[in-house]
Parts: sequence; structure tokens; C-alpha cells
Amino acid sequence: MSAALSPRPALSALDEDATTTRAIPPATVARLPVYHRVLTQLIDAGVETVSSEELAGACGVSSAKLRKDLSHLGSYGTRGVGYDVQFLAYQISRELGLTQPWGVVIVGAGNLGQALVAYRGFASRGFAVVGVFDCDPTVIGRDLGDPDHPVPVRQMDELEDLVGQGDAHIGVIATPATAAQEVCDRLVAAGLTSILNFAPAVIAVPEGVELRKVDLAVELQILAFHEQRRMEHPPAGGRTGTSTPVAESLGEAINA
Amino acid sequence: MSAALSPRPALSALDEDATTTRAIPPATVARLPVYHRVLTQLIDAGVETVSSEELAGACGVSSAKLRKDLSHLGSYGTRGVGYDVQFLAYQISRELGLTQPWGVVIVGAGNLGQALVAYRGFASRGFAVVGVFDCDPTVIGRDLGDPDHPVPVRQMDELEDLVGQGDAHIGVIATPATAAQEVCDRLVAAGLTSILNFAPAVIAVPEGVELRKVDLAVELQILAFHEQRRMEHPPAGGRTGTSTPVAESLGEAINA
DNA sequence: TAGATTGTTAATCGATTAACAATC
DNA sequence: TAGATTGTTAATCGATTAACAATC
Repeated sequence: MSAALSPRPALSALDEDATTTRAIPPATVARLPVYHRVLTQLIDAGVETVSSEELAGACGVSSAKLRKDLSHLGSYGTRGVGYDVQFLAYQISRELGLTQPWGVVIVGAGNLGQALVAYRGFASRGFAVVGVFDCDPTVIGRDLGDPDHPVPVRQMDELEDLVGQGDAHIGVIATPATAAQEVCDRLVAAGLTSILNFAPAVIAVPEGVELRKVDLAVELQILAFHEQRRMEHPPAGGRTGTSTPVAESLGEAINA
Repeated sequence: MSAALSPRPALSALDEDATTTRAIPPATVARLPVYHRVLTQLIDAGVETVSSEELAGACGVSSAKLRKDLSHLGSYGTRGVGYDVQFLAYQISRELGLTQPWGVVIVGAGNLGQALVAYRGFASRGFAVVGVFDCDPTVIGRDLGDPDHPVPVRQMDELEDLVGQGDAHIGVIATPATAAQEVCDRLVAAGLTSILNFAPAVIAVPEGVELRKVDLAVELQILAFHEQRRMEHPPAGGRTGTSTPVAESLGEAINA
């Protein structure tokens, strides 16, 4: 156990290259996709300019937070006017890396893996599923996703080859929990440094690899926690019919 | 737009009933399911006692954070010894509300909805899918999930009836983005106060309703951001082969 | 110029971390 | 008693918020 406390490089907190890249706070990065999505909807709705107050309302955050977040990217607004929707959307997409195509490898072609391949929200943001792998002979060879761009399920053997070709940038783990760590190790060994884990397992990665996790059961458990609290301490005065504090005019523009 | 600044009840920040319930910080609540899962695995592995150092390692957090988190629930450890695995697992599950059964209603029986119904991680934590709804006549009536406990897809009409029966506690939105807000409104109107949204849409709920969101595309975009950073500023000195800082002995116990 | 709205500052709040006294 | 490990304290860090000077 003492090995867990081994001499690491003393995490030099300010690792930032003093060159170009000002660091963007993680909390801000996590919200940028939301801003980008809403801006995209505004473009579709023909809106040309938004104020921070309006955009924040449509995104479900405070305008102060929105402006603070955007200030980390640069000064892309105009005082007294607001933000040019197209321009801001572009700046955010550039910051997020959405202006270039990304290849996604999915390991596990069960229910979840199949749903992910079929998910249209990926392609629409520049993510292409370049490979799906499974070890079950009964699914290997089957075509998944859009019949116009079918993605065949391959056997695990071919994983390293495909990643080695360089078109894959992000690995997605959609296997049972038991296989997750081993699959992750293979993805990393093959050269991937960005991993999204859907398996209900805590897995470990080497330093320098970015691992994110989506755990469906965790979300439900957190909701159960709140629901239990609510049952123990019912909201005094009953449910107030008070409805959404979200910018309504913009909401209408978006839904139009 | 000025209506968005309307006089709200001045969010009385300390709403806590001074009665029983000490508030648990949200950041802590979000980690409890992870602790619980690992503890369950330790039970299965026959481990009877863990130290905070060991458990933290297996969960991927620092021992200081783990102890701080647990201190919000009570004093369930023994100085000089550690934590009784079974006892701690029980305390956490009680805190999370996992000691009682929860009914889940899923709206949307597309790829994702079907994957959710089939997901075994729900039932194993006390969540039962009590209803699945869709508006597509071609899927209505079809049986989903485990053939031993099939869940028929019902038409939307029956949503309010089912929720009204009181067996449903949590609503899950697995529809296209366009339908998400309307579906959410119906779930809330029917009486649900805990909602999990998988649709790629920003939706609004009345005060008092707990809404959580899982956005697959957002996770990929955050990974793309980091991947882009990594490509612009490659890790000096190449990839260090340094592997996982995770408790290995416990990891072996868990995987045994 | 007057009105509107940004970008930034300073204050507050919450979460993380390190260290250690309490205690098994 | 000596060694181990918890639960808590105090210091640090990062994120949020409110307010406003800058400026269109």
C-alpha cells in the first residue's frame, strides 16, 4: 500500500505553457458545449445577436457566470449590443476543437454500444464512429448504425491495427464492468489518450490520459437521494406552481 | 426579457430543516455511489475491513477527501482499525435511499430507451422500470428488457395514469431533443419531482424539481477539448509509462 | 448624449488538501 | 504501551456571485 505514496513529480500546479494557451477552468469547459448547442439552435432560428442575459437564460445559467466563462476565451462581445451569434458559436467550437473531425472507437456492441453507434448527436458535432469492436462471435460482422453509413462490428484482434492507422482519437468503453479495465488498458496501449467509460466500474489510467465517466446508475442514485430527502421533508406549503425561470422569448425563438 | 428578473422568493439559502437532516455537500453526494459500488465489490470479495487509504485508492480519490466525505454521514469508522465494509456499505446505501425500491418511468423507446430498459445495473441497485412510453405505433406494445420480466411499451396516453398509481418515483427522458421539454412538463405535471434527461436539450423545470442531465455529446466534446490541447502541446518527454496510482492489492481483491 | 451591455474586479462561498490530535 | 488510523481543524484553492467602470 505504501507504494501508492511513491514519489510523483510533485504536480507542478502551473504547468501551463507560457506560450499561447491560457488555461480555461474545468467548470467553464464543462459548460461550453451547452452554450455551443444553444447558439447553434439560435443560428437555426435566424437570431443574429444575443445578450448575455438572454443566452444565459436559454442555457440555464446566470448571466454573470456566462460572461465570466466567455471572458476566458477572449472578448467576443460588443458592449451595449451583445454577442454576434455566429461569431461566438464559431469561437466556442474552435476552442472545443469542433472545427476538426474526431474519430471515435467504441468497444462493446451490446445494447448500449448499439445505441451509441446509432446516436445522431455524434455525427452532427463532427464525431465519426470509425470502429466498433466486440468479442462475441454472434455480433461480429453485423452492421450497426445508419444503413447508409454502416459500421461493421469487428473482432477485438483488429483494435490495435485500427487505432494504429491514426484515424481514431477517442475511445469509448461500452462493455460490462468486468472487461472495462482490460479494454481501457488496450485502448491506452494502442495510443489513445482520451477515453469515455460507460461501464459501471472504477478504472485507472496512466498520467496524461483523460478519462471521463458516464454512469447511468450513479445518476439514478443521486436522484434517489434527493427524492428520499423530499419524502422526508416535504416542501412546506406544497408544490408551488412557479414555473421555469428560463428566458421565454428566446425559448420561443429556439422552438420555432 | 425583463420578466426574467421578476421577484423570486429571494432564495433563502439556508432552507434546511433544523430538525434531523444535516445537509450533505453536493460534491460528496455525487461520490457516495462510487464508494458504495466499491464497497459492494469488497463485500463480494470477502473483505471485512478497509482503511480510508485503501478504499480511497480503489475509488480513485484521496484518503483525505474520502474521510471528509464520510464524516458528513457520521462516525462509522474505528480509529486505528478502519471501516467495517458491510456496515459502511449499509450506512451509505441508507443515506442514498437504496434501502427502498424506486420505480422508474422511461419515456422514449428508441435505441437509448431500449438500452436503458435492458441495463442490468438498475435492477441490481433497487431501481425497477415500471413503465416505458413512446408515441410511435410501431413500437407500442412491444416487450422490452429481460424476457423474464418484460416491460411493454405503452402509448403516451397512459403516462399520467401510471404515475398517478404512485409506483413511479423517477422519470427518464430518452426522446429526441424536440420532444424533451414537453415530455418533462408532462412528467412533472403528473407528479414526478426527480427527472433524468438524456435528450440533447436544455430543459427547464419548476422549483423543487430535481433535474439531472446526461449528455453523451457533451462528454465527447470535453474530451475533444483536451485532445486538442494535447495535440497542440504534446507532453514534454513523450508519454511516461507511469501507470495507475490506484491501490493495487485491493484492486486484486476486487477483481478476484 | 443616454441607454444598454460587456468585461473585470472584489467579495463570498464551497470544495479540497494537509496536518494532527484523538483514540482504538 | 506503541502503532495505526480516524475525524476534525485550519489553510488553500477554485468557482460563483454581485456590482460597476468601461465602452459601444
